[in-house]
Amino acid sequence: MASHNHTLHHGESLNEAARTALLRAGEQWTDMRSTVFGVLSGFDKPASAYDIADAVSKARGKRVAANSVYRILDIFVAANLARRVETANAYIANAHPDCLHDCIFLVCDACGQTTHLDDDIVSNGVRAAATNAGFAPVRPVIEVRGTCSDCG
Amino acid sequence: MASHNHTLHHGESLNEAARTALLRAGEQWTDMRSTVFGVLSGFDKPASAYDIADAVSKARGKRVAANSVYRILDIFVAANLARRVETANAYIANAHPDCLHDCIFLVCDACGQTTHLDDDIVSNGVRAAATNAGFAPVRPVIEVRGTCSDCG
DNA sequence: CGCCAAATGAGATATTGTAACGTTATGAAA
DNA sequence: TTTCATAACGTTACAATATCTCATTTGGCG
Repeated sequence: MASHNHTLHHGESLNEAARTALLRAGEQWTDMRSTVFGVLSGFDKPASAYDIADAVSKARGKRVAANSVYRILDIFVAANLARRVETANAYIANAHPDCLHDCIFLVCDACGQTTHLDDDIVSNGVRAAATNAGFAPVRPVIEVRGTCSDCG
Repeated sequence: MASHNHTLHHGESLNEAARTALLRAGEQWTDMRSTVFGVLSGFDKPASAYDIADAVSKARGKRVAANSVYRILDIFVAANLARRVETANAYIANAHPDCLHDCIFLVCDACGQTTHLDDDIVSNGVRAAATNAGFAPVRPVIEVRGTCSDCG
């Protein structure tokens, strides 16, 4: 369980990593999906499905409905290419789609900036607490609302 | 930090405890609020604001808009009489409004039953992880989606 | 090519959440 | 008790988020 490498991708490298991960999940890597992923990873904070739809529409020069975006986001989340930030009704690209964690999001109430923590000690503690209560955990959601260092 | 008593209220006792807690928070305990709290604590799983509005409407024999319910729920949450379950867009009554915890919700994907855990070790771990990252935690949200023992 | 399945387009609709503003109830002071 | 200021609530409209259905297009494959 100890250490392992997080390969942090960015730009072209990230797009390529996402493509590979999605194909490995048995899904197709289409133009539409590539655009959605590119747009998503371009945001500097979690983006709503509608924000993404707007940006994708611009990028393609043609109206893309929220509908289509939701479908693709669902696939991305299932394949670990993206995460949903529950307390923000928004999505964020995953910079290392290759390793699976129960992650922790720190969401700034002031500026919206969201940072992603991986802390297996903490997340395992959450899972253990659930298990101890006779509950079978599938998807822990751990988010912290508060103030980031820039806004503090 | 060690042990302390959770006084678990129910029925009339719970309503009275809620009233006391709300008054202590400097808010009024009106008929409307009493009805909302009664209805909310009558649900056996988290209820959406619209579910609550419907139930309150029936209870009062007059249409009550979601709007009004949201206002009251906000006050309840602020005063710790109720909690919002983020992953369910729903609310649940707090059976011991007198003690403040970062709590953990276990939400069953099959039946919706939600159980409430208090585990200060775990929640403090989440807060500590945030603090270590230079983030000032205000409201940790810890929820676990999965399967409860009845549905397992 | 022709077929099937997956992906996307399009529009409607459901659900959740706020805003704005008028009316009513409450409680404190005169 | 009357008056007044304020908080609570009612009402309507609307914004934001999410899902459903069905038509059309695309991509893989024999």
